[in-house]
Amino acid sequence: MSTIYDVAKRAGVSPKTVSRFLNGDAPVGRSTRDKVERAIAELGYVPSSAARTMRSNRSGLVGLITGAITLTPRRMALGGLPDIEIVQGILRELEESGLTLLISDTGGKSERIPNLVRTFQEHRVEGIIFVADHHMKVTLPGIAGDTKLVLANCFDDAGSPAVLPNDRSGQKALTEGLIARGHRRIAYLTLGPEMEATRLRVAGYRDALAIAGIPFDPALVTAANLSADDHLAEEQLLWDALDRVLALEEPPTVLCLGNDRMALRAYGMLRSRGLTLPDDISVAGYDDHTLITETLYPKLTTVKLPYAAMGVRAAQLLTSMVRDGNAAPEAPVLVGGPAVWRDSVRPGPANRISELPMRGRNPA
Amino acid sequence: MSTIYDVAKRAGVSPKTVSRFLNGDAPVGRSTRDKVERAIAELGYVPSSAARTMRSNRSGLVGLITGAITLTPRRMALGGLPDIEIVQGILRELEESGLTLLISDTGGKSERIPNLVRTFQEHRVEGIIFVADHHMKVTLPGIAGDTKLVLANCFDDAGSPAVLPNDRSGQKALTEGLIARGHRRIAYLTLGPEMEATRLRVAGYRDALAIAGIPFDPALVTAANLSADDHLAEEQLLWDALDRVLALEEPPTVLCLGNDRMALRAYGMLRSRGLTLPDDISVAGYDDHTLITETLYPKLTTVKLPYAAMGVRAAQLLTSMVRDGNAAPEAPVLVGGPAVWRDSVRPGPANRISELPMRGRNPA
DNA sequence: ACCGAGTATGACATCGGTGTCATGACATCG
DNA sequence: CGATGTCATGACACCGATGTCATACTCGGT
Repeated sequence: MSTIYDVAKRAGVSPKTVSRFLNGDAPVGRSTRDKVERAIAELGYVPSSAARTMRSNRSGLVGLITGAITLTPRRMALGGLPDIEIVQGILRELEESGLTLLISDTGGKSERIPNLVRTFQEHRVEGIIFVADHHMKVTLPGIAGDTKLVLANCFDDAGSPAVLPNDRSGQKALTEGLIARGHRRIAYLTLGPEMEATRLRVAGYRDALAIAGIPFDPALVTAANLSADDHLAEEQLLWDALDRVLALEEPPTVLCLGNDRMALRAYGMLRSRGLTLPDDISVAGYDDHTLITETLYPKLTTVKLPYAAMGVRAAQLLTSMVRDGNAAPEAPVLVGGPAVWRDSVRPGPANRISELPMRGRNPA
Repeated sequence: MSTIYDVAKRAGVSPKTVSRFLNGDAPVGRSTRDKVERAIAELGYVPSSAARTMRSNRSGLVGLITGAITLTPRRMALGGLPDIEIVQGILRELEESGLTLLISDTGGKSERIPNLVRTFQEHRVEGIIFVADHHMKVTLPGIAGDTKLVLANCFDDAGSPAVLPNDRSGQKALTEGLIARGHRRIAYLTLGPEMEATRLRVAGYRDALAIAGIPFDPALVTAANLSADDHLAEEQLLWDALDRVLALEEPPTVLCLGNDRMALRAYGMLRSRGLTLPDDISVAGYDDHTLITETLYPKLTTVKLPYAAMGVRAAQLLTSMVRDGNAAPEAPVLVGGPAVWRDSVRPGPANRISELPMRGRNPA
């Protein structure tokens, strides 16, 4: 492989002049420029990033840690592809920035992270992005305090710059839309209570109620999902939660679910009770996993999680930190996603389930 | 960031001795070893891969070109995730090899490839793996002849080392299994005729017939899919093909489809004709896209495409080329996948459709 | 004709490792 | 006992860029 010296010799100039031509950091005469250009083309010269890195302390590399690649097929069956979409956003954004991405996949084993970070450090990455597969708190060991780090879809205790979905505003927007469509008894069957998203979305739900002057009824809000991968238990939990809210003296006219997959299950359960969607009861999900939302009948109203946008924002954040030396923002960057209104929510004043005949009841 | 000189000074030895300790390329005395070890730990020293690369001409990097990351969500809806599974296999295999992966995503735009390759060359990758999303022929521009290159799921005119699915043996195994289960009239509705896989699988189909002494009937084999993304046209094509083979004087007792998605469609079409699976007619797919094969009723018999294994083999091939300087194999490495027998194929002597009453007929 | 500013270029050291060669201290062997 | 070999270590140059500083040339102003 030819070097800058070969090019210089062939063009009859000094290596430094070739360097100037390549980097444009000082003016180069027209005729010199042409000679150098020709020499480079003839030799097929490609500069060595290693040598450049050594002298200038800038590797042009950014590290990415994710489990997206190995975990995607498994999660696909569960519905939703959060992290791979975030990675896509990052790729898109970094493409034009001149930075090259070093991708490491954890394979879901977080104990591998220190090794991955170590490898990144050997390659002198200028920054690291960590992508989580759901909104969560993380602790990243082995990352030096001065390493530029951006967290996507997660946050840590150290206050590292983070890009997060705006769960609060998402559920708020959804709830406000439901209220605007005439609903006042809005049940919310949430994800597991330990999840960050649950806390924030319940807050958003309450925000919307408060604005509309609707009193908050704790009986309408209940956790109905597990984070564990236990389908049967999840199903029972959801059935039970559904049972309880529907049996309330003043039952809900709409059911919000923690994600689209729960909504998918709820469709079946509601139908087994003889209820027609959305005439007897409305349903809304979360995530906008289109494989579910567009396929179900009626099509599912949901909230879009802006994963790709989060990836883009995370990459922008890191780029501005490493390229322009900007400071990290104090507060997490929140990226909101809109509610997507489809057919599973009945517009106009809602029916009251308690006024309907029960056309069948399926014991758990 | 501390250097090998800092470590040497602190340990009271020469930099070269530290280097020897790190690389184990010459014996180091026990007490010296301890001193160096301590100095490294105290300073948190991490060697610079750039400096090492420059001197030793070994970057420890391998480039991967794929469209898997950006294209995955789109393709997921179509069923099947070939390239991301290949990438997984590569990741797994490379993990232990000490090589670091530089991943570039084409975003489906092959005109970007020269740029990606150029970036790889700047980083002095020791080899490049190219992953295609289906078995196809490719032409990779801008890769120097001496660059070590492995193609996964594709091949080129230059005879670059390639890892390919053994489509011929796959369809042969399936067909043999069908024959063993009593079928003799085996229809094969293939993927687009321009696809490499189609040619090979038809050959495998004929291999199996020949071995069993069953004459090949061209009327039973017909292309019934498009590579274009036109669902409606695909559906009509399949309907038409199905119509023709079922109307044969001696109709098939089993239908092989070019992929699982076609099989999924065929289920619906056969049922709309009043046929019961697998009693009236058996069906087999290809790919083993479990989201389809395990979900359908009856569960779909198919051929597994060993994507992860192909990734592993491709990575092994490249590793042996860059690490041990082994020559590339002359012929492509073929990786076979087994037929997976589920409930959509009726064992034992098959019914003859022509003897069944037609319980309904749905015009295209 | 002289000077300062700007333009175009080169010499040289340097980044942080490793390859090569030399050297001193012992152990082994005939 | 000297020759030979192995072990443990250091001195030094070098990989291929770029930062710093110096230099030579051009040009417009006075």
